[in-house]
Amino acid sequence: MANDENLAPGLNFIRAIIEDDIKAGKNGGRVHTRFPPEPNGYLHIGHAKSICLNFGLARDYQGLCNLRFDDTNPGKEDVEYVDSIMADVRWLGFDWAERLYYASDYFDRLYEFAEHLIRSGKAYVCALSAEQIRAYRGTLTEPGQDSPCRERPADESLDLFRRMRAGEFPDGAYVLRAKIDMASPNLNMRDPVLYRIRRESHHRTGDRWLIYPMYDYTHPISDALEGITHSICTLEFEDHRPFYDWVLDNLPVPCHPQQIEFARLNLNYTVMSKRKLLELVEKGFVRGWDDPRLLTIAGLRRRGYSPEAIRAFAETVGVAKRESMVDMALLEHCLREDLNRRALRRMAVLRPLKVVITNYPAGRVEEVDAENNPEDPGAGTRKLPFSRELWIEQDDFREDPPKKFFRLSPGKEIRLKHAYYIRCDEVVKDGAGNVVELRCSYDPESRGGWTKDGRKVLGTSHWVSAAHAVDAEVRLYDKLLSVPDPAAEKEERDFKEYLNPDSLEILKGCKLEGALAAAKPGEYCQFLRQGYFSADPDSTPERPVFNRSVTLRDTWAKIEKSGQGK
RNA sequence: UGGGGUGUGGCCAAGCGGUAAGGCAUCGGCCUUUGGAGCCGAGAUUCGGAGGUUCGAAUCCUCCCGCCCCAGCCA
Repeated sequence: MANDENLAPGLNFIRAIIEDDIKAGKNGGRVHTRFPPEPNGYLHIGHAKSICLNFGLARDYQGLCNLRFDDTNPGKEDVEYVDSIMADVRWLGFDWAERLYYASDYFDRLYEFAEHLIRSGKAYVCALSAEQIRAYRGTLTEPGQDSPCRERPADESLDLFRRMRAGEFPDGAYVLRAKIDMASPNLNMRDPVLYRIRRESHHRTGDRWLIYPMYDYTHPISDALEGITHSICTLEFEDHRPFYDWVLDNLPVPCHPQQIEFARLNLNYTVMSKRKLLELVEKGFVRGWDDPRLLTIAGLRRRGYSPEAIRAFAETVGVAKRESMVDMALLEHCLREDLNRRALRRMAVLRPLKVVITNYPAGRVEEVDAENNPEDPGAGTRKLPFSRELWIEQDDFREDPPKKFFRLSPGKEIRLKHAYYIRCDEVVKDGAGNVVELRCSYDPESRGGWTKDGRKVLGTSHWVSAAHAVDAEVRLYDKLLSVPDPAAEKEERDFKEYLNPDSLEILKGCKLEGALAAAKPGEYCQFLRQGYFSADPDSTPERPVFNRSVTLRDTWAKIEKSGQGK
């Protein structure tokens, strides 16, 4: 694994708890965590934070981390999701070895424990309907009322429970409930439901079960059976902790893990909830779960994010209990920081403008040396063909240059990276007045980008030899939403109304240097002066397709935007 | 008007009674064959507010205020 674990994680509050536990000899000094997704959707950057936290803790304290699927609600869950989740966790760089578990693996034991609870008078079968249970539960400020079934004798509950399992009753006829306290100020303690009847086929157990355990009942037991020491979950489960402890205190389980809650990750200009993600995918607002505009792990991967960058991000945002909204700029920074070190530099002209070097012989081709990565001399160099006709970026020429514009304009000289100085002598326009070609002259003495007289040039542009260029499609992405936080807008509107209409821009006829045609997904490169790009899975050598993962920082764009460049 | 949490610069986040780390972003400057990268520097007299304890408080106490979560047979 890369060395991002040297990032000095610092002591977040969870690490502090763990170190105290180790010092106190709790759990025999053992650290055992788990990542427990429900297989009902694709993983996103928020899950990545949890994955990095749980697996990172195990790594740093010589412990273990399990992968466990919390699959207690058939119908919502599917193998498609378990497969994608495993692939994503692996891609992120984590390994659960042989410790792959499913809550559904515990259905038999969960059932035995339920009978135990009934026998010890801690649970009863309730005949109230879902609506009645809600009514009996009371409200936030008023206590609930006992169910008429609450005092049902244990043997009667046991009999009913067995018949629930045997399929004697229709869905919803009965439910198994814990007997705790209907007047508890914590609603989760007002005789929560343990089991419900559900005639639904399960993706792993098929039709073997007709009753399914609830998350709140299943989770503590699963944790205990796996010997988990620290059960880390998100803030909304804080109120569930008393019940988590109640279950473990009332059952003969091997150990009593500690539940610890942290704040989930929020990022601006995007959506993270499964519901919204699913809606965007199903209604076709994006191309699928792996659409590069989505912060799903699959989307980030396709966008060209590296696992190293995502891990560094998870480390950098920290772990705390306060709800926060992290700036997307931090995620982008983490990608740039990783890729700057290792991405090979390549030349690619996205919006081409023809340049003809009038004093360069037609038909002549020479090769110039180009470094592959100035940050890493070990990356070596490559040869680039230079000829009379070239492509440069349209943005690199201005007929009427504003102040502080360092690039090419009539009569001005710039350097073509790694090649020669060129001067713009003439601007060729079409009938509509559009600039279609630049006639330039080059300084033969400036080969490599230096001149003997030492004269300086303000700008350096990337370029591609027209005769040698490879045509490609390049997809540019921008923020998914046009506002940082839809929930913070004055008027409450559906989040889809805040979708950024320009989140995807497809460029065709981009001109790439030859080496790029063979690029494969998962390889990272920098298009010089533009950003980091990665081949899309749609890409073929005959028809290359690239995704822009993130732009480079752009000082000129800032100057222009601030109005200084006028 | 129940319960559980949480409030430190624009965004994150350390700090746990001894006089406000760090990162991102921003703004200057240097450097530069990427207006990239790198380097240097700037910014909270102040920690939601008000009182109190103390030689000393972001840290302890009291009261107040804001924000988040909870009334699924979802997880």
